[in-house]
Amino acid sequence: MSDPAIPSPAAESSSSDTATRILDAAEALFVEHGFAATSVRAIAARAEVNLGATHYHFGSKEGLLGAVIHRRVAPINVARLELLAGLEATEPAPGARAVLGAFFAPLRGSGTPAVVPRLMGRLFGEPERISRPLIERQFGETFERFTAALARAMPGVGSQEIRWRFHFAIGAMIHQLRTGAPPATPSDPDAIGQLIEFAVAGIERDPRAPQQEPTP
Amino acid sequence: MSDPAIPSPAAESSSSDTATRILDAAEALFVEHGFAATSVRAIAARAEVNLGATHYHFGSKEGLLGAVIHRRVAPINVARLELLAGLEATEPAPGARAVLGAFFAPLRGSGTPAVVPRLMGRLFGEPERISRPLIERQFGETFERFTAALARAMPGVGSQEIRWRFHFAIGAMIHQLRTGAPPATPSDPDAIGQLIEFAVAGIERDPRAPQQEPTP
DNA sequence: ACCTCATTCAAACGTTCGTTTGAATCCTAT
DNA sequence: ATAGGATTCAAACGAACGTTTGAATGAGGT
Repeated sequence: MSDPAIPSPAAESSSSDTATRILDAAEALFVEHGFAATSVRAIAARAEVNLGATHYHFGSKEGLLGAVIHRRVAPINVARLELLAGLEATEPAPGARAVLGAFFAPLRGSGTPAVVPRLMGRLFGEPERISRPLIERQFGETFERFTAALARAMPGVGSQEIRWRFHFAIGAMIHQLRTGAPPATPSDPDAIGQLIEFAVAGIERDPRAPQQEPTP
Repeated sequence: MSDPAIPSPAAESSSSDTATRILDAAEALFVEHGFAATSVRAIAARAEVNLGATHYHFGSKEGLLGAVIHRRVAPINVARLELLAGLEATEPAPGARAVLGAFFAPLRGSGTPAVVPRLMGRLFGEPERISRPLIERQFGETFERFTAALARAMPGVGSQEIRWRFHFAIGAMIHQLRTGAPPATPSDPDAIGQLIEFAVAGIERDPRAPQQEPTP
């Protein structure tokens, strides 16, 4: 009666083809329809595995979601933190552009085109009961590390203000990841590059917030 | 056998208390859990109405979602277009800040605190089959009008570039609407004001995109 | 050869889903 | 007062849901 939902540690990455096929199918369907609107049966059918296999390997539907997210997001956050560490090893206080570059760049060529981004976009749209623990576990450390780096890059801006600006930049990222190019735009030249430029401008702006002219 | 899903036109706004209570309950639950994860039964229970009433008044669960969205979003887009029209009547080519102010300002005091924003945030997270038609119907005209106004405000920037930047600004808005303040920030001073500043900086930035320094 | 144990499989579990039905009830205009 | 349409109600429909079960199957070690 060993718990197959938490298989032997070695089996995590060298698991049989079945678990991988389930992950692939679940990922595709979660991206397309979201978590609640995707049934375990549809996942099993797409993966061409038995219905029970999903619960055997991942314990529950939520466990499956966690595994899907973790498989894609963990490497990206590792790359982010490595880039940031390398940056800070080179120069004592890297600029905001370099820090944001380290944050956004790992989103580029991340395997299958656009599946990682759209998966993360979906995650942020799920009910908080489901998404919050996953987001916290996957992004908490990364968020804090980059917030601190941004604060060091811009000593004149308060810590709360830094959080707000980074918050908006992440929002632009999520939206880009979820919806792709804006409507009625033909090609997709370099969305991440565009995103970086937008985020740098929004974050590096003058620390004093100018009075907004009231709209009549 | 008249179709109660499309009641007599006059009844749309002067409908009985039941329909309004259903809208209120559905709105709260859609905001909290999303569309797919909310059951019609839970809506009826929260509204304290009979289960059948929802289908009697709105035809189907999707019809109910459409009504929930329309009730909140339509007035905001009307206000946006009115503000923009007033702006353009005063001066021939209003600046980007003024245009964005007209776009974001109606999000402020929109009735119940934060329900409109979070509802819109949810809408953008639903499966495309559900969200796309609603978004197109509710936001299509507004998006085009403001894109055109931004293009007029910044003659030096190409039309595609304008769309990209507006796209990111909307992303920052959606994220702010869905998640509220960034984590570990105590109070909520003026999120919309913060958002406007961020969007203005990202959109009004120098039209030439500077080379990004490669992250080592 | 046999035992072991991880994995797969078909079938069914009980629950909940969106929707439908038809009678009961309320409101309004005559 | 009363007829008639609009609305509410309790009950049920079939389908789909996540999960569980227990036997069948397979490969590996002794």
